[in-house]
Amino acid sequence: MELRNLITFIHIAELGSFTKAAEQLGYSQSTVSAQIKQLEKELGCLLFERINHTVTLTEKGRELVSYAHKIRTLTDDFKESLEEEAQCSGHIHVVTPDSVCEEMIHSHYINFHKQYPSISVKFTTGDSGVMLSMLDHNEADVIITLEGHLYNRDYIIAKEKQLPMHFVANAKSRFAGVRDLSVRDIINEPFILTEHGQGYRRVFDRELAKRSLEIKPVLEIGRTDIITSIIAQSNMISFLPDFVTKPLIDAGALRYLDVQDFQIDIWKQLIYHRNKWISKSLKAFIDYVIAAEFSNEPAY
Amino acid sequence: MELRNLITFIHIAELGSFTKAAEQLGYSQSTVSAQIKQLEKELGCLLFERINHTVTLTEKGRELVSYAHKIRTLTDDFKESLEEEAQCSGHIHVVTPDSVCEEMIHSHYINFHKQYPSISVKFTTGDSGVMLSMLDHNEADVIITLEGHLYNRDYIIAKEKQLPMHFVANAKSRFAGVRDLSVRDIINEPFILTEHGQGYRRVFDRELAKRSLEIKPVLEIGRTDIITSIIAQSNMISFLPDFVTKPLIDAGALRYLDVQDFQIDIWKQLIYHRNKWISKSLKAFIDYVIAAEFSNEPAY
DNA sequence: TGTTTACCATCGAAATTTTCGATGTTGGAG
DNA sequence: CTCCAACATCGAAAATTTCGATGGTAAACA
Repeated sequence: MELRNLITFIHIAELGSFTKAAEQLGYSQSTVSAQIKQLEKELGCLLFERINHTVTLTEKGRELVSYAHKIRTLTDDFKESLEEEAQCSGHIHVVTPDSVCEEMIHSHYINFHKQYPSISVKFTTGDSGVMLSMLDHNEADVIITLEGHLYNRDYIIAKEKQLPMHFVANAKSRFAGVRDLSVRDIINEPFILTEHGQGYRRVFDRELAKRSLEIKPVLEIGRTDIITSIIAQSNMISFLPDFVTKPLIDAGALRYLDVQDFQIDIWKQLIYHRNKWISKSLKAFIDYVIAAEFSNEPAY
Repeated sequence: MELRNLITFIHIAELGSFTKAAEQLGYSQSTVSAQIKQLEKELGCLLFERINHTVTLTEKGRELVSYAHKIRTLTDDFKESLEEEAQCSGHIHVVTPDSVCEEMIHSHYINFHKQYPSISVKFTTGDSGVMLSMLDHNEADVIITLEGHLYNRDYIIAKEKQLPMHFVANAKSRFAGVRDLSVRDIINEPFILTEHGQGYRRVFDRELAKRSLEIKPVLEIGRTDIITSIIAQSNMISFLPDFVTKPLIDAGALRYLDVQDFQIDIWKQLIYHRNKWISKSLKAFIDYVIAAEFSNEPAY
């Protein structure tokens, strides 16, 4: 029982004529005959009585009419619902590092929700390895990495932006305000860093290794808000992107250290999988994040 | 969008695998791929995301699942409803002469209704010409004729029965009890007959014509119950089948006339059109009528 | 680390189905 | 009595569906 035949059946039932249905549907009359014959064969019962020059629905045919109408209505409804997805409903799963998640929710998510109230967003945090694996398993729709510059032909980078990073310490630190430090000057200070797997921690360690240096932090913790608040109360040093430290820098609690021989590239990248189907809602989300998170003028 | 593809789609959605769906449905895997590809092309959107080795429903795919389920349920329901028509519901249109209609409703219809309460029957009356034309236009499902013996390869005679007919008069008539009358003896008496178009009136006239005779009735009326009641109160004579006159004969109000040279064939025939689809309910009705109306032992 | 396995996409050929035009049949209209 | 309208039927052509083979890729395994 195929939809094509049911549609033809409906037309015949409405018009009371094979010939007219054929004209209306752009079939030849013999095709319509064959279609109904096939339906009747499949269902094992006569749908129309052909007596002399008129076709009349049988009891079972009359019953089929109501079912066929319902079926057609359903398919029509579905096709309509495809069109009117302009209103953008859907679910989106975005995975980011802890710091980005916090910043996004505080600064941008509320506005996004106001603009697209029927899109539900799930935020998850993870380090770069986890995030990329989630992309590969289609467990995340988009991710935002804070890492060295990633490239892989399976991924599409929707937007990327280089982030300034600085060594940062308490404003009262003995390094605060000192001009032209070398990384070697501070290497033995007590460091507080994010965990090993975290994006910029990996970049940081890699760059140190290039210089045959190593830093053993006294504390490792993923939450950058905790890191900054600890630095504000101690003599510890960290290495963090500006957007994390800016509030406390502006408040005068922290200061950048003027280390000239350790400038490294850290990238913020918005990535999705090459095979990902970009629904309207996902596109709306991506566009919003690009405007909000990747603009040159930061939101804070 | 064909049902076949929707079924495949449902299976994939349930199993989460093209390959497993192919096995379950007896398709090759490439067929399943092609079917989904076709659906996606028709609908203009991706239904499954294929990322690495897993297929995942897209937003629109998830929506289609619910529609597809509803559609499958509808078709299943319909096919079931075809089976369970054992309970015999339906509409039947039967057309008979006035006399038969009256007799059927009084004697048999109540029982039939008890046995098949969900079958609705429409009784209409008409003369033979009308009835046959209604068969030809599929306006009647079955007819019962009282006529000469009809035969036509377009009609199927479900059952037939020869009916005894007699001249009948008031029990006090001067012909009552007279042995071995000739039709010529009574030809000038006042006759009351059914109208010209009516079945046995036609046969009657034809037979008279064969003998170069003619009867001009003083009254023509279709309702045989009225005819018998008038005879019971007058000296009129009629020519009627036994089943019409039996009650008043038994009651002693009427008597058959012993006319030996006018024995004619009248047939009661249950007829439907050759192309008629005999639904279960129609078959039940026909069987019932055959048992009730065509048995050798009349119901009265 | 290399091999095997599982999974889906793609391709061309084969099988099947659909469609069409021509023709047949029948009843009704003129 | 002929013509017309309507559906059935038939064979051929066209389109679609299906399959098996092949390819690429990631995961599982050894």
